[in-house]
Order: sequence, then C-alpha cells, then structure tokens
Amino acid sequence: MTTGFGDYVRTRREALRAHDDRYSLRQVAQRIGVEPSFLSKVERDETPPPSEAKIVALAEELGEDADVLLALAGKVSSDLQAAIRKRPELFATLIRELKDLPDRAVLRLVRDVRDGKW
Amino acid sequence: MTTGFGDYVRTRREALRAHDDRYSLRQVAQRIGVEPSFLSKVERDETPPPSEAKIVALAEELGEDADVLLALAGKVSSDLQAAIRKRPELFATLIRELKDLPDRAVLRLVRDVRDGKW
DNA sequence: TGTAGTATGTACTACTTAGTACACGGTGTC
DNA sequence: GACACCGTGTACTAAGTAGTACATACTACA
Repeated sequence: MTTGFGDYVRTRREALRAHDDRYSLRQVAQRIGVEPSFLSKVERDETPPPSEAKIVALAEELGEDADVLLALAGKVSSDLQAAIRKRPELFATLIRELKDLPDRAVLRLVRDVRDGKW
Repeated sequence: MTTGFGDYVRTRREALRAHDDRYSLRQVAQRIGVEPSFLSKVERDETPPPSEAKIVALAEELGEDADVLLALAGKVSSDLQAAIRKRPELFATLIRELKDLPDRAVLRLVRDVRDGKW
C-alpha cells in the first residue's frame, strides 16, 4: 500500500488526540464501527483504505471533508458517481473539458453556477 | 442481475449482426478478449457486467459511447474519477450543484466552457 | 449426414474486498 | 501488582470480481 491515506488519518487523529483523549485509535475505531486492529492496519497503510461508509464516518470523526478523504483513498463518492451515471455523456464531456483548466477557472464556474449568473 | 446492461448489449449486437455476420456472440467475444460463455452470461444478465476495459472494448465494437455503456453497467470511467480525485472539493461541489439542473442548462454550460465564453 | 459454426450450461479458479476475533506486550496509575 | 487502557500481530472468513475451460445441444448447408 503506497497511498498516503493511512499517514494522513494517523496524523490528523494524533493532532486531535493532543487535545482530547477520546481520539485514541481504539475509541475512534469503535465510533466508526471497526475493530481497533483494522484501523491500526489502515493507519499504517498495511491494508487498503476501508469502504466508503467507513471513510465518510472517519471524515466526520476527524472533521475533514469526506470527498477529500475519499479522494485520498482513491475513491469517488457514490452520490457523485450516481449523478454522472444519470447523464453520462453530458458529465463526461464537461469533466474532460474542465480537467485541464486551472483551479481558478473551475472555481469561478462553480460560483457562477451557484449564483445562477451564467 | 437486474441491470439492463446485458439486454442492451445483446439487442445492439443482434442489430449489427443483421447486416454483418462478424457480430456473432463468439466473434465479438473473441475480439473483445473474453470467452464466449462469459459474454453469453453477460448478455443474459446472468453475471454482473465485466470490467471497465472489456466494456470500453465492447462499446468500441458496438459503435456505442463508452461512457453510456459504463453508466449502464453502474460504473464511471476511471479517467473521470481520476479528474475528480485530483480536485475533489471543486468537482464535488460543481457536480452536486449541477445534478438537479435540467439537461439543457448543463448542456449550455458545456458549450460555453468549450467555446471559452463564460 | 457430417461438419462447421452458434449459443449455452456447469464447474472451477485466482484474486480482491472488507473486514472480525483474539491474543500479546507496553504504559500508566492507584 | 492488579486494573485499565493502548497499539499491534496473527489467523481467519465470507462475499464479491472477473473471468477460463470444457461439454452439450441446436441450426444450416453442402
């Protein structure tokens, strides 16, 4: 496993733990619903990242953006996938069009869409 | 299996076959690189849709849009996923913003982006 | 009628996913 | 020195993924 997923989670968890004992590996594992040994392996990148559901729970637990954590795990949220699958040609074209544009261009687009002014 | 994926592929292949013998199940199977028995099961929805690579090959073979065929198989092209994973927050926001907008709105957006006028 | 091509059915396999169960050894503390 | 956590190591599993291999049975035609 060469994703930085585990590292990232561990670092983040340890940071929270510095101020709050409730962020021990065991307690976090229990709250997100996995065995401590499993979370341990995940954090050491000894096993691939867990399922989407667990990652989302983990993101919530760590105060992180779920999409970012999923991305780190090499996944894309299933609701986004569903949206794309509903109109595959449309979204495929759009995403391929945008993928090489700079952040600020995409960001401006997002804002314009949100404000309905485009 | 209750996807219409198999049905769709079979219908499409039979249609091509009406004009061209090279579209028998066996020959198509060979060209896309699977065993005939496997393609048979796929077309009868007796087994889940094949891997992305085989679906893309199948789309090419059938003259269909790969993204559409992938969507029918409940998948999203890995290059789109990669694009999203590179900037998860940006794309997640955009897609969630667009997912309930009507086709024509999204389409217009796609065109505007392509023409660089937005 | 045999043989070439066609679709299908059955059995099997190797790999991956997504974990659990449980024991072990370390650390702190009362 | 016993109790309570802590992280980790080892072993296991149940289900899904992505097929292959081989045998069977039908159809067409020469």
